[in-house]
Amino acid sequence: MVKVPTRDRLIEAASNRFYRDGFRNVGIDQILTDVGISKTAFYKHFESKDDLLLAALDEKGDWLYSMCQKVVWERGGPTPEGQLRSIFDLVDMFLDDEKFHGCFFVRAAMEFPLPQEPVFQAAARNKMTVEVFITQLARNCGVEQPEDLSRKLCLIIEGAYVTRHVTQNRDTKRMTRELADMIIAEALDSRSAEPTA
Amino acid sequence: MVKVPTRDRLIEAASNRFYRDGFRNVGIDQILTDVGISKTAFYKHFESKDDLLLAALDEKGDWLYSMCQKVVWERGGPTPEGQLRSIFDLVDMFLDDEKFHGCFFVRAAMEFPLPQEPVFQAAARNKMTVEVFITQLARNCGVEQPEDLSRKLCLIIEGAYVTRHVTQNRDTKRMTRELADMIIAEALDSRSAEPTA
DNA sequence: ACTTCTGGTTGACTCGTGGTACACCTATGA
DNA sequence: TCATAGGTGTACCACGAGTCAACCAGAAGT
Repeated sequence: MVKVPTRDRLIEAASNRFYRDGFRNVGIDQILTDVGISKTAFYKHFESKDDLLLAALDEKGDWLYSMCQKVVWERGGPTPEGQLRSIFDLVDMFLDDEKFHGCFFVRAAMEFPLPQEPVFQAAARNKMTVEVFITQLARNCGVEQPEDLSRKLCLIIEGAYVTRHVTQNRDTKRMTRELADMIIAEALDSRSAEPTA
Repeated sequence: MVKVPTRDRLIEAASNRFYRDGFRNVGIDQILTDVGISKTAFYKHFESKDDLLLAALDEKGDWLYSMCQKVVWERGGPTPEGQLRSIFDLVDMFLDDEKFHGCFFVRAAMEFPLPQEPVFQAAARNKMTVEVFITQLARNCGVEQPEDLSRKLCLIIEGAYVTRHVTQNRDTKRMTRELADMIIAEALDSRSAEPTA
């Protein structure tokens, strides 16, 4: 029973509420009562509510990155293809979650839609980290254009998250998997077809 | 020089500002000065700011639907395949627009993320209208599962919008077209391969 | 000519929320 | 012993949504 720092508890509570209800729909007071501290105390940990969101985004970014590594390690198997495909085990898991409400980063970017906003940039940065990770997996497969494959897979993933969120359609999971398989298969095919064009 | 009703001018101004800056980042006063009326006058046209957003969403929904019909008519050509593909001419156009900031409906749904919210439902409804339209185009192509094809294409389109918005990547357009072509080709292939399985 | 409806005006007001200022308390560790 | 980190409470400000009361001008109906 180690005592977890107040700052971390604030990030945790904020993460949950912001993700479920949306940043602008959550009052600071709600988070304060969740954690059980006063407003003055809060402002000794964070400069502003925006600052708290920034911290929550980066924290979720780190978590997501470690989840990606974990799933590749635990379910990717020995082949690069299997490792690339295993990312979609993680996507499946998200899409299946009852409490799924879309991608946290995209949600944040939508509430701060101007590219010069720090929140927008934090969201984009964290998305990019995942894209780079997937690019490396694609490269390991020896495909011709790993960046292109990675970006297409990320596009599918974004589309899946949005679709699942706004249509509430459970079938999104199957469609996403089919699309991913198709794209990966095509990339692997053109690899063997044109060796170092 | 017909005088356009104040209500319509409010919807127009709100549409622009809400889309560019986000609903919560726009004060009613900004819209009022855009249009040049007072606050009291505004509340004789709309019950609330939310109500104004609802009207703006439905207006954009009608506009989008008519744009879909127009592009199919003007650029779809004689074949059902060409008509289905022509939808992506419209998508290209959006992705090329300097002032593109993602899908208005998705943006709205992200700011009101709970499914019971009227704004969320309006966004979902307008998305669904497009999906149904594309399903009909797919059906005309004689593919086995037109709903499945339509949903996959919509998923790609959502993904493209989000990707273009958060990564600012101009290459999204090409990738989207490639993905769409691949999916459509696959659906058409399996049609000729298994005639009424 | 008089009334009524539509769409508009001004100004003062409430209420919720982000954020600040000030004074004070308590435990810990150099 | 003294500073610092983390905490309390209360009062306060600014801003944005939304309300209310009173008033006004033009078009239309009879």
